[in-house]
Amino acid sequence: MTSPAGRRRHGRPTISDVAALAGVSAGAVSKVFNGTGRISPPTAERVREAARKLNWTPNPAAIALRTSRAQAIGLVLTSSSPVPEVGAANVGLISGIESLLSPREYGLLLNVFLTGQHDESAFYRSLAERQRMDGVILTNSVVGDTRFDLMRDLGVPAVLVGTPWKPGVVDYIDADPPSAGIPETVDHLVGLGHRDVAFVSGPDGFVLPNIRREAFTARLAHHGLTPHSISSVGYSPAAAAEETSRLLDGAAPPTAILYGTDTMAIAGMRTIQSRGLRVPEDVSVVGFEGLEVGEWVDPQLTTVQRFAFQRGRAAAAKLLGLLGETIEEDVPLEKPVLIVRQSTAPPRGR
Amino acid sequence: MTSPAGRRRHGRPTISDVAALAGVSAGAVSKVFNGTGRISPPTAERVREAARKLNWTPNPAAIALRTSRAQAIGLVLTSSSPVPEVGAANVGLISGIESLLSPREYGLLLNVFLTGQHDESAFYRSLAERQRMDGVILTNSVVGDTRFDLMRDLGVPAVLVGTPWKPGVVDYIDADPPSAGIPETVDHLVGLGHRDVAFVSGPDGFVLPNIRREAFTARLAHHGLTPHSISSVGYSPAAAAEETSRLLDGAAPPTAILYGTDTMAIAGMRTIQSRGLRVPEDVSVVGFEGLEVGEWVDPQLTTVQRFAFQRGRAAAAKLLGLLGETIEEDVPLEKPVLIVRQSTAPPRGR
DNA sequence: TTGTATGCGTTATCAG
DNA sequence: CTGATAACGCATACAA
Repeated sequence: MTSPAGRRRHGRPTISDVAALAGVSAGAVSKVFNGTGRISPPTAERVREAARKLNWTPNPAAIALRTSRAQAIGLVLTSSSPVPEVGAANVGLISGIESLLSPREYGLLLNVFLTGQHDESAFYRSLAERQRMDGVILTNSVVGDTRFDLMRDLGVPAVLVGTPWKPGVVDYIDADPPSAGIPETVDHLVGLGHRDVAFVSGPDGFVLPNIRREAFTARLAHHGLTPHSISSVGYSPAAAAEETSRLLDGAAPPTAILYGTDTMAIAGMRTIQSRGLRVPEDVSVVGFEGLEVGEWVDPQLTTVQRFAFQRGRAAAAKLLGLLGETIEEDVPLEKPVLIVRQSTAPPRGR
Repeated sequence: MTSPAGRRRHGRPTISDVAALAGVSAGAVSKVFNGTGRISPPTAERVREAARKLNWTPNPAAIALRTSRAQAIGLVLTSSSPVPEVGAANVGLISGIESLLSPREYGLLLNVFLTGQHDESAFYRSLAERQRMDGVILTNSVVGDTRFDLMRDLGVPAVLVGTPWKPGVVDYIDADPPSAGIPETVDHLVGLGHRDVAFVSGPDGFVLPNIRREAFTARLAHHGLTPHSISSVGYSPAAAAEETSRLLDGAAPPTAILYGTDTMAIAGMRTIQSRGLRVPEDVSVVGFEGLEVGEWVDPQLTTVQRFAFQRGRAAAAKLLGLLGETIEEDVPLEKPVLIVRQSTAPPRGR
C-alpha cells in the first residue's frame, strides 16, 4: 500500500492533468467545461478528448468550495411518530425529484425531521449552515408554518410541495386548485343520492386537510347540503378506524365517508365491515392518494389519485429554476382525479 | 417569490474568524474540533466559546476537499418499473439509516437506479467518480451481482442490505439466517394441517426469493412434505393475482399460499375471494414484510414481519464502521417474526 | 502546547 | 482569445 489507509482518490486525475495532456492551462479546461469564456473549437475538442482519455470528472468538493454551491438539494420529510416513518406517498415524490436531479449531476440529500424530537428552528438552521445543499424541498405544510420565513432569512431557496398557509410566503407546487378532487368526489356522491356525507380528514393544523375540509363543505353547500360531520384525526389507520366506529355508533350514521388517505379509508372500510355493514351498500367510502393497494382491497377503493412523481418532479424543476438552472424537460402536473371503483354506490333505500 | 438565490455565504464565519476571536491560530481551532493534537483545556474552551459566539460550523466542502472525505454516504435504490418506484419497505430503511447518520453530521445521498434505463456499470462507476459519498448502501441483491466487485475495484466501501449471492463478496446486513420466517411459517401451516402449500415468490434472479424458496422446500421436507408448487413472479400485485388465478384453476389447488410480499398477498387474497372462495377457510394466505395495511384488510393478513428500520440502522452502522467511525449506539437487529393474524386457518375438511 | 506553511481541485480575475 | 495566479476553508506535517 503506497498510501496510508489505502485511501483511494490518490491518482484520480485533476483538471491540471487534463490541461497538461491537452497542452493548455487548467483555466482553459475549466472554461471548456463550463461554457464560460471563449475557447476556440479545436482547443475545446482537444480538452474534451483529454478529459475523456483520463476519465476525468470535476471534483464536486473543489467546486463547492470555490463556488460555494453544493450542487445538491435537500428534501425534508417530516414525521411525528416515535419511530420515524416516511409516508408511502413520499416514495413517488422522491423518484420524481431524482428524475430531474440526476441528469444534472445534482445530489439529493435526505433529511428526516422528527416532530417533538427535533427543535424545528435549530434543525432548519443547521440545514442552512451546513451548506451542503443549495436549496430545499419542503413537505407537510402546516398552518402558521414558520419554516418559510426561516429559510428566506437564512438565504436558502425553498420550494414547498403543497400549499402554504398564506399566500406569498414561499414558492410551491400544488394542484390548482389545491382542493382538486374534493368537488368531484362530492358531486359523485351526491349524484349517487347521498345526503349524509362525513369527512374523516387528516389532522388539524395541516394545510391540506384544512383546504379539503373547506372545499368539502363548500361543494356540499353548492348542492344545498351540509356535511354530516367533519372530523380531524391523526394520519393513521387506527385513528381513522376509531373515528369510523364513533360515526357508526351515532344516532344517524353517514351513508358515505371520505377519508384523508387511502390507508385511512382502508381501515375505515374494515371497521364498517367488521360491524356487519357492507361497503358500499350500507356505507360508501372514498380514499385519497391512489395507492396501488387500493385496487386490491375488497371492495376496490374509490379514491382521489394524486401524482406524487409529477409533484416531485415539478418541485425539483421549480427549485432548480430558483437556483438558476434552465429546465428544458417537460414537467407536467396533472390535477388529482377521482377514480371511481367499487367502494361507492347509491345509499341504501334509494 | 424570487429568492435571492445568490451569495449568501458572505459573512459566514470561517475558522480564521474563530481563531482570531479566540486569540489563537486557525490550526489550533482545527485541532480543538477534531480532537487531534494537544490543546490545553483553557485554550480549547476559549476556542469553543468563540465558535459558539460566531455560530461557526465547519464548511463541509472545505473538509471534503482537504481530506477527500465527503462525510456522506449513498443509498442506492433500484427499480425496474418504467416510472421509477421506490418500494414501500425502503421507507423504513431510509429512516433507520438517517437515525445513525444525522447525529454524526453525515449526509444521505439518494440514488435511484432504473433497471433497463441506466447502464449498471456506468451508473455505479459514476457514483464512485463523483466522490460525493464515502460509501454506499446497496439493496436488492441479485444472483451474479457484479456491483460488489465493481465497488471494491473502485475503492468504495459498500454494505448490502440483504444477503449476497455468494459469500465473502461484500459486507452485508441480513437476518440470521436470511431465510428466517420461512421455517416458522411452514411449521405454522403444517401444524394447522396443510399439506398442499404453494409459494408465489418474488422474481427469479434475486437472492432473497431464492433463499426463501429453498428454505421453503427444505422445511416442508423436514415434515415429510413437498411443495404444492413454487413460482417466481414479478414483485407486483397484478403478477401475484395472475399467478393465484393460475393456481386456483389447477386440478388440485393448494390449501395455503405464501407470497413474496404483503401487497402480493393482499392481491392474492382478493383474487381468491373474487372467485367465491374464502380466506382462510378455503385457502390460507401468508405475506411478507409486515406492512401496516396488512392489519386492515379482511381478513387481517398473517405475515412475516421484518424490521426495515433496524435493517437500515444496522447497515448504516456497518458502513460507518468501515469508514472508521466508532458506533456507540445500540444497533439491534431482530429476526423476522411470523405474525399470525386471520388469513391462516386449518384447511377445509379437517 | 501552540503557530506556520502548504496544498486539496477548482474557478475567476486579470494580464498577455 | 488564452494562460498564469490568487483565493475558497480547512487539516496537517513541521517548527517553535
